Amino acid sequence: MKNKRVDLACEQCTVRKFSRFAILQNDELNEMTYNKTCTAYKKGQVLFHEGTRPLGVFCLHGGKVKVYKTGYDGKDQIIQIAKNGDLLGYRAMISDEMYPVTAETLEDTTVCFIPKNDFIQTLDDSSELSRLLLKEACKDLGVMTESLTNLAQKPVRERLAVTLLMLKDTYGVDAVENGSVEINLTREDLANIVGTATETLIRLLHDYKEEGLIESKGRKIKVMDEKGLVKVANIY
Amino acid sequence: MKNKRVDLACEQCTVRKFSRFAILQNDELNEMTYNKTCTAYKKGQVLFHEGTRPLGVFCLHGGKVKVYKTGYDGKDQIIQIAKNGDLLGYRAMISDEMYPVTAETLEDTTVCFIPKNDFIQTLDDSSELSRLLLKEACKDLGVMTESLTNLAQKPVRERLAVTLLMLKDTYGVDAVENGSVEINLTREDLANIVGTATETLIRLLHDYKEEGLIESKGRKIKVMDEKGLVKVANIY
DNA sequence: CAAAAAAACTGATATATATCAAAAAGAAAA
DNA sequence: TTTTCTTTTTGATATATATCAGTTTTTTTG
Repeated sequence: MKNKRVDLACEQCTVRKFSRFAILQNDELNEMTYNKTCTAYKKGQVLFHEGTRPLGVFCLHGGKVKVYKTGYDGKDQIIQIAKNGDLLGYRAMISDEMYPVTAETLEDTTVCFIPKNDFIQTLDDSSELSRLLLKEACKDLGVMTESLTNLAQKPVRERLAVTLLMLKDTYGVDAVENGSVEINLTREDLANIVGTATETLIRLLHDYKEEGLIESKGRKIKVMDEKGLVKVANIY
Repeated sequence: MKNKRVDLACEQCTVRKFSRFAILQNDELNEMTYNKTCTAYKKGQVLFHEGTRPLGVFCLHGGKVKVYKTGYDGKDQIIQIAKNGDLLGYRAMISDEMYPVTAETLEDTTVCFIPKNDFIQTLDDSSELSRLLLKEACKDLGVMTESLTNLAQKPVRERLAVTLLMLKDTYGVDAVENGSVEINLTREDLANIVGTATETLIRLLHDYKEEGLIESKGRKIKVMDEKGLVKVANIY
């Protein structure tokens, strides 16, 4: 499969203001992106593979990407759903390790690639960028702490509610109707976020439906009773 | 309960070379630690509480500290066992949030406290320190990714093996006999690392014993058959 | 469009693990 | 030392969830 090259100028990039590069000066940005390449990925393609060495960072321009780790029995655990403006693949680069996760597009996605050296150079030059990344990493560590605790303590039924609320919060904005979560997530993907078996997830969605908490048609899930879901999630 | 003040000079601190402050110049170190206070904590005391605002960072000088998050049903999930030379409580400070976790001593521990402003000042001045912390945060995110996946996918029996191997690797060094893990962890604590019920953990330890994988007396657990444990852990 | 493949769903069954309850052992305190 | 409290252990039971197997539906592809 050959991917189309695309021409995207950072200067007039529409997602830049949402991205971590919003804080960069124009000259810093130009320097960093001098060698960048932008590529149109089709759905289901892999940006980088778990266990491989980072060669650069990926900046998403439209489309969604699932970031997951594969367990020893071949089951995937989804760690993050990355979206518009998100930067991927820089952490392993900074910590100088192999990628601990795989990144795969959930839909057709345009992705800019910045080679390692250019990114590192900019990071070295811009204490603002490195400070921002440090801050974000610390924040994410807090978030992961919570995920870990939920996973260890909450039953699946509660975790699914947490997940749906999170998805609605994070991705509900660009959904057609308000309150609906429409990402190209298969039931299996959803199960791999929650950390459960696909069949269990399907049954629980069915239950939620019967209880009037959600409605669903195909992959579109609409939250009908947010308060009820919060109650099921057993948070606060 | 009143804690004793202790006088510890960073310049001749024996754990400094293991700590993140090893990279600081002497003048930077002096500046940062000018207002530091060192305190002798007794076992079971809390350094900081989940949900409170960070006021400074804690540097451990001997002793072990458990870092945990409390779930909504009151059960704790232990995220980390901090030891000699470890720095605690800086992440929430950097991300400008409340503490997502509680830190509590597992044994009598001497702890140096550096007020927020001094630490932040040093961080701003030392790009080396901030780079180091960024690198560590990125590394820890990778580690947490793995923990999360294990928690979601591995059965308790495997997770316990993983935990024992990890404890042996990380804390086995300062144990009296080789290969033995001796930290002041109650069975409940151990269960709260693995993410299971105390009774289940006790039964599994019993099984391991019968299988000749470990020996235990009181809180001292000795790994007898590391290869066997690795097999049970189902890694690699 | 038809054919093939993937995903979604339903049902039956097994089991790992949690929960509850109570006894025994050990540690701390008076 | 005796008492009290905490921790550890054992047993019985319940149940949430995984697993397996098969069908239906949807999506993809040639």
